[in-house]
Amino acid sequence: MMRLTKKADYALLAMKCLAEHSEGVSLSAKDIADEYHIPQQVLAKLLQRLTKAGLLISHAGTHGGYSLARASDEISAFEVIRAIDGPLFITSCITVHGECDLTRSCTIKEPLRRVNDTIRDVLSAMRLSDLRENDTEARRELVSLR
Amino acid sequence: MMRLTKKADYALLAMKCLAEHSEGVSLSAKDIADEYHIPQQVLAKLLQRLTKAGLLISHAGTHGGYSLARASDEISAFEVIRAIDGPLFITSCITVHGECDLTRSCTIKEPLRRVNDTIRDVLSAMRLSDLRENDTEARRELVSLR
DNA sequence: TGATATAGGACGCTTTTGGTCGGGTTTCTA
DNA sequence: TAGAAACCCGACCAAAAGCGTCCTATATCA
Repeated sequence: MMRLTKKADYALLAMKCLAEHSEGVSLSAKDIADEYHIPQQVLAKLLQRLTKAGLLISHAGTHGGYSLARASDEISAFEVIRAIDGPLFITSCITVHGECDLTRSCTIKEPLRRVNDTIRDVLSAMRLSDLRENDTEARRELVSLR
Repeated sequence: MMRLTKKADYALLAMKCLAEHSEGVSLSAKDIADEYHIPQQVLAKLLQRLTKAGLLISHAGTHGGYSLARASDEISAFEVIRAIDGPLFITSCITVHGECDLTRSCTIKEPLRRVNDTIRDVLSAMRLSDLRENDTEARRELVSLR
């Protein structure tokens, strides 16, 4: 339940990968797909969407590829996820129009909206720079889980 | 993205409905389904699952029905959602086994697990008693949104 | 001019979701 | 004690979403 799509996972991985390289360097869809064993065509389309969302800059042609449109600490996980999975709504109740197809006496809408906001805030606070490989603190926590 | 299923919505509504009645009173699946225009058979199965999860107590027979197994401030939204939608995992990366089918150099797992925990905490803090109809504070907020 | 990229539409397979149908069992009550 | 009213539960179906592939077009560079 309430799971990010695999595509959003892929996108986060790819963005993190780009964030690990020095600014301006560009990687091709193939480069990234190979590193993480993601189907190349799938990743290609994800990167295209991230580009259209203004999070990446693309360069066509030989030795082309993608690079971050902004510094890695100025791109949030929320932006990446939203670009791929669409707007964040925890419940079908909450839509872009704010409507609810159930009866008006539905009072669970408002508390759930607050949950929604919390999730959005947490994801917004999480920057690409927080995901980098050389985050030793995260590494240690990770290992301790096994 | 990251949406609760309609069934979880239904379940929350039903639980809230039961929470609004004085303790011990039991409502039938039909009663609740009619009030919120939920397909009766769908709701019936949801209530059965909530019963198996220990959140409801069922009474068969004429004038039977369901009642909360605990006080409304001792049942969290998280429990209801988990009973219906299954365990909460924000990403396909995080499974019950803690495995990850991507490469080991996947460092986004740990930060996402923290997001996961946050969502779980927020939902756990939300009790059925917080969802009740006569929560005037929530009411006011709701109206102010229009 | 050919190789290497991005850009993007069309399709198909699989899983999930939302819902129905039909047949049980339990309990109350007339 | 029969039947009505409720819970219980598996099987099934249709629609939607998710995931991936194929194919073609376009841009850029050596």
